[in-house]
Amino acid sequence: MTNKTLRRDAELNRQRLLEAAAELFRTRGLEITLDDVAEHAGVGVGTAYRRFANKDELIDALLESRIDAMVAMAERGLEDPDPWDGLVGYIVGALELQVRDRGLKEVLFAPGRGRKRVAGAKSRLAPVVSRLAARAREAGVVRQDFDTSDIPMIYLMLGTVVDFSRDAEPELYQRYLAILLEGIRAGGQPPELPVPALDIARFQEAMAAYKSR
Amino acid sequence: MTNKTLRRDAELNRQRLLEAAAELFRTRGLEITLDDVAEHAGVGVGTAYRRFANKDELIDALLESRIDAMVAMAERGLEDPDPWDGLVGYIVGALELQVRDRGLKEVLFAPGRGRKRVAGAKSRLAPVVSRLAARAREAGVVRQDFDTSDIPMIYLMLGTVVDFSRDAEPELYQRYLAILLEGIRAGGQPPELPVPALDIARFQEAMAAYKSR
DNA sequence: ACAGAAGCGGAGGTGTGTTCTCCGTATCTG
DNA sequence: CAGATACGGAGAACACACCTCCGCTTCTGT
Repeated sequence: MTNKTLRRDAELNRQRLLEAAAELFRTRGLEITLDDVAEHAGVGVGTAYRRFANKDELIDALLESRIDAMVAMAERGLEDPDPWDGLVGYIVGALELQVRDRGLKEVLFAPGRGRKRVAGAKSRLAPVVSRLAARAREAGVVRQDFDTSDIPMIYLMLGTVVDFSRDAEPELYQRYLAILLEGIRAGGQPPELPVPALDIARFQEAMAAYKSR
Repeated sequence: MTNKTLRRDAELNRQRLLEAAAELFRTRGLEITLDDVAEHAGVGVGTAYRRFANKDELIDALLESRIDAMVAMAERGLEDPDPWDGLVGYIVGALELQVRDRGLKEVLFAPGRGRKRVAGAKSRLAPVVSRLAARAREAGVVRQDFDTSDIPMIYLMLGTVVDFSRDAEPELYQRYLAILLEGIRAGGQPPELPVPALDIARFQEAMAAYKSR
């Protein structure tokens, strides 16, 4: 254990770094550099590297709790008496977390990123989501061939929509979520779509912004 | 016009370069370098740069016809007496082209890439697809709020699935296409999904391969 | 079959971007 | 106040992509 308690100023800088990293992960995703974090925190790069050997340590320290927030949402979904509402509530809630936090979205699909804590949180998430999916299937509210892994695939698809339309219309993903949910549901009539499609001009705009990262 | 006819060996090398570029675009997408193309063609880099000032010239020379193949598919869809079959036929057909050709998939969503010929082909594609969508909507076979721009968005989402599952299960995208089509259709009962979902092991495998490009 | 034109190869220069170290200087702590 | 601790940030080390240059080879027409 390297816990000799830091000097007061050093501890302050450590907090500044953590806050800066949290904000940058949220807004710019995991592709930031430790140099970026240092600048954003208002400290020198040396200080950043002295405290955190690399980005994965930061990811591990900051993203475990974000994944656990997803676990909590899934558990709340399990408590919903209606299996459909429970499933959809989780999907929508977790999606919102991911929309507000690019880093969260990215760790979920980046097996290498993070360390033990992130890995632990992920392994806590999987079984709960699985139960949520199984319960919905057994209740007959989703198609019988619906599978647990369809849930991350939905995130994968909508994550792309979010990235694509971030500037043009950040809510656009809700339109495609509704379409996907409709495709997953057992029977029933399609409800109205919650967001209008992009018109040509805004589609172009989104496309231009998309590929320039 | 710089058309003084090349020396025989130079013309041969030009063909080799074009073939190499076509294959690399197909298998690795647009992110290849002219150096890669030269190596794959078995010529020196100098030769590659002498013939093609940059990648966009190659893209322009090679991808126009691929986009026109999509235009042809859309036109064939328009000729189908059933507006739903016509629309779906196009979506499936064009998707298959994109699955077999990463470069094609990528130009469609990369406004900067290519030059006049690619831009021209794209502007030929848009109105035909638009008519296909409008016809389906007017016939009442898709939801009334279905929009032309939903089609590229479907490609965007499924393109991600294709990239994700390229090694684990290249056909997986068909599963999610079926779900999306079901979400877009007016009324009706869901047909069986064409491809089973990924099990945990293969999902992990796909994820590992995904982020390492 | 030869001379001049055309073309070739690929080592290496330039530019950009990330990661990380080093050490002279500043700041804390007891 | 002395010693320990920490700071800043220039720049080294590396990794790529892009592109040029020029000594040598190969074609072409007469």
